[in-house]
Amino acid sequence: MEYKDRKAMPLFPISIVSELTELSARQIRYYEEKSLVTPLRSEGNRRLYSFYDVDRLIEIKRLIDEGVNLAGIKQVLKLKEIQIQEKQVTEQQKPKEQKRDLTEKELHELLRRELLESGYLNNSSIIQGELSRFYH
DNA sequence: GTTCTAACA
DNA sequence: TGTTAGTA
Repeated sequence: MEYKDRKAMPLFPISIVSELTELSARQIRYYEEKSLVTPLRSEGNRRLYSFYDVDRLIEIKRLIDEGVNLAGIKQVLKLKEIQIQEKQVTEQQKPKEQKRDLTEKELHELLRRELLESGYLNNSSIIQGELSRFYH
């Protein structure tokens, strides 16, 4: 048999991931240390990343470029996982029902709510740059 | 040759 | 973060 999710298969060494994400190996390892990504290891203790991990790192790269620090990125990634979970639950309960992605407006509202809960307005350490796009 | 950890700048 | 040292 194969892996449940092909996107979760441990396939790439850090060098490939570095090229795919345009992040240095140093950065990729550092983000792992901060629990932003958790690649599996080979027998020789080599890190092996999945498509899922690569997508996550690309998302992290994008947020870093926008000036969001690690704490803020964690919040966003957490929201993304919640969305994935809810999506899976919805598919199980209503397998025949037509699926629908969240609208941009709903996504912004979700992000705004979560960021407010984290108290980012009173904690400048979470935001390094502009985040106005999250609460338009 | 590549990757890993730890450490220094 | 970049880079280097000593390994596996």
